[in-house]
Amino acid sequence: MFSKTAEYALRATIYIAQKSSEDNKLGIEEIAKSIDAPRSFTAKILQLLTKDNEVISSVRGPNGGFYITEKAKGLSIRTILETIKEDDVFTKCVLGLKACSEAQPCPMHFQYKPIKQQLIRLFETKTIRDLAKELKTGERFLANFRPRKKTRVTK
Amino acid sequence: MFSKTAEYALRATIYIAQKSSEDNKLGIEEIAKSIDAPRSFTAKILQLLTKDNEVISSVRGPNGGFYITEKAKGLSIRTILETIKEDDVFTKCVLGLKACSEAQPCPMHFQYKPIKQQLIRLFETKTIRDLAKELKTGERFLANFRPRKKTRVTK
DNA sequence: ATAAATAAAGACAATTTTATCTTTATTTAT
DNA sequence: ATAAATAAAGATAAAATTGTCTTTATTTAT
Ligand code: FES
Ligand code: FES
Repeated sequence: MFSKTAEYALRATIYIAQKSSEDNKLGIEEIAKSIDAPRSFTAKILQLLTKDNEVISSVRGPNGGFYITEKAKGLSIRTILETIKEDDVFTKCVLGLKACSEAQPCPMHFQYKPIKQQLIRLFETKTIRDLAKELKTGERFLANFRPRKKTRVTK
Repeated sequence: MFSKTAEYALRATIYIAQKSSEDNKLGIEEIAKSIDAPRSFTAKILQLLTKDNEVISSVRGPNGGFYITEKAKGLSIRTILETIKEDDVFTKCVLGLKACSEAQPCPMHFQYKPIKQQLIRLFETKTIRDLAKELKTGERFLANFRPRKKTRVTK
């Protein structure tokens, strides 16, 4: 569905939203590890999202790092995707026609359309804050669980 | 949503299903042109689908070409996607976790799940024949329409 | 002022996807 | 049998995506 860039962007944003605040900024090291993504690549992606501090905010120097404002937490998932130019799902045809339109529909169009609308609705209505809250329940994951060989039993 | 490979595979298959028969086989040239895809790349993709004549059938030599049997027209879109190993949409997590599972759901999982199920249902129930029929109505497209500069008006 | 900590920027590299070109094998018609 | 037409196979190349490394700029603490 999404590129690696988009996946890391979403996971990182949700992680930052859940864990950070203006006076508890997170370093790239911690973020990348927590979402199980390559460090430098994640840094590059965050650079896109920190442009003008629009989605994610950052400051350099000691005690610097990434955080996200309460205001930005109200942004939709769609906003994140658009910021990183991953908006295919909103515009493209499922069979790859340049545009998805009723004027020149592909053979799947009318069956796909209602599903696409739900996807759009989902990404438009869900905010960063919503997803961070889900994560906070502790029963949601942003990285692959590494199962232990055995359950450690202490005597 | 899908790779170029998948898009071309689907468009080509639908085109072949609508236009060909066992005694009216189609050449790669015509197919590629009709679906607006690169010729040699399309040929490569058709090689995947003609493996064992499972989805698409082919014969070489004069009057050779590609066609699809009535039986194969009953195959689902999912079968095409699986044949070319494009089955992410059926298995992967929307945020990129290795697996989409209730055991370790991502923060979008429970919202995305019902939509995903509709996608799966769509690709599983729609057959090649269904889509070929849609195309036959003449009001569906497999290539981008090239608009004319002006509407030609004959006196 | 200086040093240290941090993200930003930029250059580079590896991998995957997309695309093309050439050669080979198969089939048909003559 | 031969030639022609076609897809299959294989080699290569271009482009895009993913990933890494090095240098620079900024901020803070001393
Ligand atoms: S035209 Fe293909 S999905 Fe709308
Ligand atoms: S776990 Fe992410 S969509 Fe199911």
